[in-house]
Amino acid sequence: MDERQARTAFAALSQETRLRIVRLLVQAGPDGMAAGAIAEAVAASPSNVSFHLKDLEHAGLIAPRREARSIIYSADFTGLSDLIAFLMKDCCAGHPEICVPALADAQCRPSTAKKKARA
Amino acid sequence: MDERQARTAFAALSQETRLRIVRLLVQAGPDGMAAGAIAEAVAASPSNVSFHLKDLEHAGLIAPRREARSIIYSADFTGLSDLIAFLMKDCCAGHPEICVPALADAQCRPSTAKKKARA
DNA sequence: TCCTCATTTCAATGATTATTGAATTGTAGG
DNA sequence: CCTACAATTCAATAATCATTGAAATGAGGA
Repeated sequence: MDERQARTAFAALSQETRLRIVRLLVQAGPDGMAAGAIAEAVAASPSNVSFHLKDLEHAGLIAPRREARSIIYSADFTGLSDLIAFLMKDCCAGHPEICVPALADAQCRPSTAKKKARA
Repeated sequence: MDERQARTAFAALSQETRLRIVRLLVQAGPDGMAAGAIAEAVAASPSNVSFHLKDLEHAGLIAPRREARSIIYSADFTGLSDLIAFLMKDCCAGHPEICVPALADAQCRPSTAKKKARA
């Protein structure tokens, strides 16, 4: 991911409605949600949500597909993953030990990681 | 890190000059750099850089300290780490396997991780 | 104290971005 | 073909953000 694309993605996530949409679609998983259902869930007008969906799509964070009369959006996990990698490279470059707390915090470790004692 | 703080941080990183400043300061490490040196490095006016530094500080991504006549800024690795954790929680919640590629991409693994064959 | 240097603050301007409602496109069923 | 429905596009307005240069603050050294 190049810097320009990363900035576009950061800008997309900096807006309240858009961040809510992304979190919603991550929760929804690969099935995704129709534009109308998203609008209802985030309590915004269809036209406003359409505007934000386009922005998120442009940022590579979600992807649309048509299904009958609806357009279904789902999270682009590759895009999100790339963005995390970008941030990590910046943060950790030359300072690997500093970023590690983030890994512990998010329950997001590869299954090859040692099992950690957990209450 | 709450959602509001995360959005502030994303907004901060979405601006070209600010992102350059963050990357610069991560490179510089804990020693940091004086405001003037930063301005020169990113080729922007002192007053403009001051504006952006304040924004980054407000976002919790950098921290200032006075040293003689200069004000030295350095990256706030905790803030960056928290932001990565926030993003990972969203991205990985319920989908841990999807985020893992990011870990491989960034050379940012805990030293406790198994050593991986690497060309 | 006075002068200088580093940085910030301020006010004004220009540029992006978000929101709204009306009009449009595109899909499906009768 | 006509109607209904889902979603987008468009134009206009409001709001936020970035940039600039001039003025102010604050720390040291002569």
